[in-house]
Amino acid sequence: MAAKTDDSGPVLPASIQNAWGLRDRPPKGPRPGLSVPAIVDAAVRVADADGLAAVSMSRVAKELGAATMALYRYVGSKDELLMLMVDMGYGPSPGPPPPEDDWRAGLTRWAWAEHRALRHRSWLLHVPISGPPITPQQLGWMEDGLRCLDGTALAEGEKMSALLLITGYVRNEATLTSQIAEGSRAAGVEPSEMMPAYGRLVARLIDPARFPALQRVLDAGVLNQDDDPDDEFTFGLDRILDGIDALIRRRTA
Amino acid sequence: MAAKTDDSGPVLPASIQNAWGLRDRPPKGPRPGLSVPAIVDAAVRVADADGLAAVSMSRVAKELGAATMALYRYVGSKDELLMLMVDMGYGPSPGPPPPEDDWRAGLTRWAWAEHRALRHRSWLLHVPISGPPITPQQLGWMEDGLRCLDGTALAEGEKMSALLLITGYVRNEATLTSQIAEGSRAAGVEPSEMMPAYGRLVARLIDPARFPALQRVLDAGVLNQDDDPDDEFTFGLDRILDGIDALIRRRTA
DNA sequence: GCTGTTATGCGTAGACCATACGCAGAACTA
DNA sequence: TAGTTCTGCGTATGGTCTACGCATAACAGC
Repeated sequence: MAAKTDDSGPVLPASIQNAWGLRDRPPKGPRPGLSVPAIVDAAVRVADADGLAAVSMSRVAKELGAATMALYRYVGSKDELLMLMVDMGYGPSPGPPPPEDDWRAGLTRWAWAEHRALRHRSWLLHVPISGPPITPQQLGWMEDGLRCLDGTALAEGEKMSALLLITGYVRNEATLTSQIAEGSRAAGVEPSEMMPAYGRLVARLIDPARFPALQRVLDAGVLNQDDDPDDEFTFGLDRILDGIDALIRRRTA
Repeated sequence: MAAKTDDSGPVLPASIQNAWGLRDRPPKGPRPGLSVPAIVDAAVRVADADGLAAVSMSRVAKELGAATMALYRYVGSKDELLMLMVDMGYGPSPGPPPPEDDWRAGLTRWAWAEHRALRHRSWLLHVPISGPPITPQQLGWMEDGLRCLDGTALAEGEKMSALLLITGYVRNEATLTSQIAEGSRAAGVEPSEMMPAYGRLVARLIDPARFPALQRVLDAGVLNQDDDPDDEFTFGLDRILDGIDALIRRRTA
């Protein structure tokens, strides 16, 4: 059984150490024909083109003109590759908030940056995340988020919790809208027709006596109007920021 | 190409119609030896025992003493089975809020009910959800949530958004804590040692000059203390409810 | 320049997986 | 009794990840 920890904590997979610039190539042996960044890049290209499900080791290898098993000299497993894909897929963090922004403007900007990243690469949502972030860019995002809360009266732990609240929300909202998009593509329906169709389906299924509140929602036509998904996003984000605002005021007073 | 929609909206998979009590068994042909509920039950049993990854068609069939392909007479695909597993896995909805509860108490109770369901069956978090809920119990949960907001001044659409906000949060929080649990089991580390180990790892990786805010969090020992995860849950939930509260006040005033 | 060491590329093969298809036989209707 | 229709399921296809081992390339030291 391989050790997963040592004296100084969990052992990092070699390819992740590589991403942090640790580990230098040993001088002996033939020169590598591939590289971890090239592999991750190819994998991201496949995911961009055909979705995460199309990312198999053999497909990525084909993309690089290499044999399937060659990849395993660079990444320890497919899961490792996925982790690195996420790191590259999010892209560089949005940077520290501009000095004129207060915490709320800064976090809004930060949330929108993640929102954009997830909208641009919806396959990121399908990667099963398997632990807290340990890759360079991921931690960069976290750093930039924390900086937005720098001047506030929150405790450090509360800052983390607030950030988790926001990323969680962003991911969640992105998941829902991307499901609508994927569902409409799969069913061959206009995206704008997706929610109304869902509404009709539910209306056909439920008994109004057993589901009165749901029936009222349907009657109100909530699912019929296709409002700007960005408005929906803004709504939820503002609720959460209001909640954080309430806490900050309490801590300040 | 099979039709995914008809005049009255998206076509429901047969097994889901079955779950709604539509469709009666045709009188001809041999009597079925299995049933959809029995299959779903077996699949849930497998997931409970060995996790979602262990749920394969052949494993479920073995659980029932049937042949793999026999299952396909009852469910159209593995995805359909997963959808039904989710419906059964969540269990019955918590019921309408007691009359003495205001909206906040009601939603708190509702959120905790989902929290408990997800904690009890963490494999629910690993099921890739592929669209809005259409199964009976899932819609039951939605109904009960909506009823909590019955007396408030929110528009119907706002009620839905608020609910989405909360379930999203609950799922998210459950995902994070279950990752810690699974990670600690995989690494053979005490769960309480997981976050401190993560903290040490991050501390070793980051350059304090580039990640000052993150460094401050580490220095504050945020990851070292293992506080009750329920407190963490309560914190985020209260933030969100505060945000909803602010909206309700605005709509009421 | 030769030898030993070490790394790479990758072919083979094993152990799974979902599921399309088709056939034998059971249970009903007429 | 004949026809119809549905069930159970064996077989087969094409996909997945990845363990293992071999040939070879590139260096270090002698």
